[in-house]
Amino acid sequence: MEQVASGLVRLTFLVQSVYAEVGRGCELTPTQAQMLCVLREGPKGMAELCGVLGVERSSLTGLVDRAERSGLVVRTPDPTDRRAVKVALTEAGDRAAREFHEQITSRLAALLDDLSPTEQVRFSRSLTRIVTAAGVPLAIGPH
Amino acid sequence: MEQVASGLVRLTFLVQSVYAEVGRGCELTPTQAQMLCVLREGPKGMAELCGVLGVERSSLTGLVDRAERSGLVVRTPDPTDRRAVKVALTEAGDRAAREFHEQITSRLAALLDDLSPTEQVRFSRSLTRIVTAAGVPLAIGPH
DNA sequence: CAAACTAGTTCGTGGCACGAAGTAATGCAA
DNA sequence: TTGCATTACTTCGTGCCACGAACTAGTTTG
Repeated sequence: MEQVASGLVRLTFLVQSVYAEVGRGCELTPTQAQMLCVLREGPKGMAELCGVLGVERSSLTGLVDRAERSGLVVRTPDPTDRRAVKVALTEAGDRAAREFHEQITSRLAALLDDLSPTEQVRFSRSLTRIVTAAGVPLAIGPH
Repeated sequence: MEQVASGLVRLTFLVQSVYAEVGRGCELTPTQAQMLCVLREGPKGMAELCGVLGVERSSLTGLVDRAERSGLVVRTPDPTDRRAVKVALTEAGDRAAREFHEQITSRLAALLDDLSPTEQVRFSRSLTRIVTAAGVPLAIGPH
């Protein structure tokens, strides 16, 4: 139990540091990277984005502000609801998201290099089981 | 590859959220909790602590300041080097660290509940392999 | 139509991180 | 021993991120 917990915490630090490092390479903060990855699915309203990112509305405003200032996203008015906005990737944002996604995917997969192919598959499967059982949203979406 | 990366990121979010939640219950920020756990091994100098926590000195100063203000740690002068200080847990800090450690250990171990005993062992072993291969420090130390 | 609700923003606060620059003690070398 | 580089830590300025409370404006509902 002790073992597992320690391993999980250490793995988390490891993943976080890789995440941050790849982010820096793409000129993205970790939170920005996460947001851009989510937005690759398509434009989202602020509230919707809050849900996926697990963040309060007031936090998201600043997040989007900064990303917008950096030219990564744009706020467009929602034609069906004049209160609402849709946040969408710009060309540059899409490029950054694509690059980040590609790199993070390969860097993280490389962490399993020391495992045998069988172990890799088993590990990956267990991973999926654990996170789906706990109901964690995707965040680094496929595609 | 895609699968693995996504799983790792999601697991990381999951662990982080459990970590934060348990921390809140002990009135600790995640960073504080991490520091306290490290200090359970014994008093440490600032520089040494930086190394383990992976943080710059200037960041650590504030971290220790806040923890000291909360009565969790104390700075004591190092008798052998008048420039240096040792950061040590107070009674309250030790209590908090112990409580946090106990809870995080069981909460994280519980994440594997959906796996069969065999899978749990395999997963745990792979976990250890991955983090040791990557040279991640302990952070949530045994004992 | 008024009241209740929803979408987002603003504001104030605080934690955390960084790098650059500063202070003070130490150690080494001439 | 004197003097200079090194080390240990702090301070300062900046920026990101998070939160809750309070606000504006538009939408829905009774």
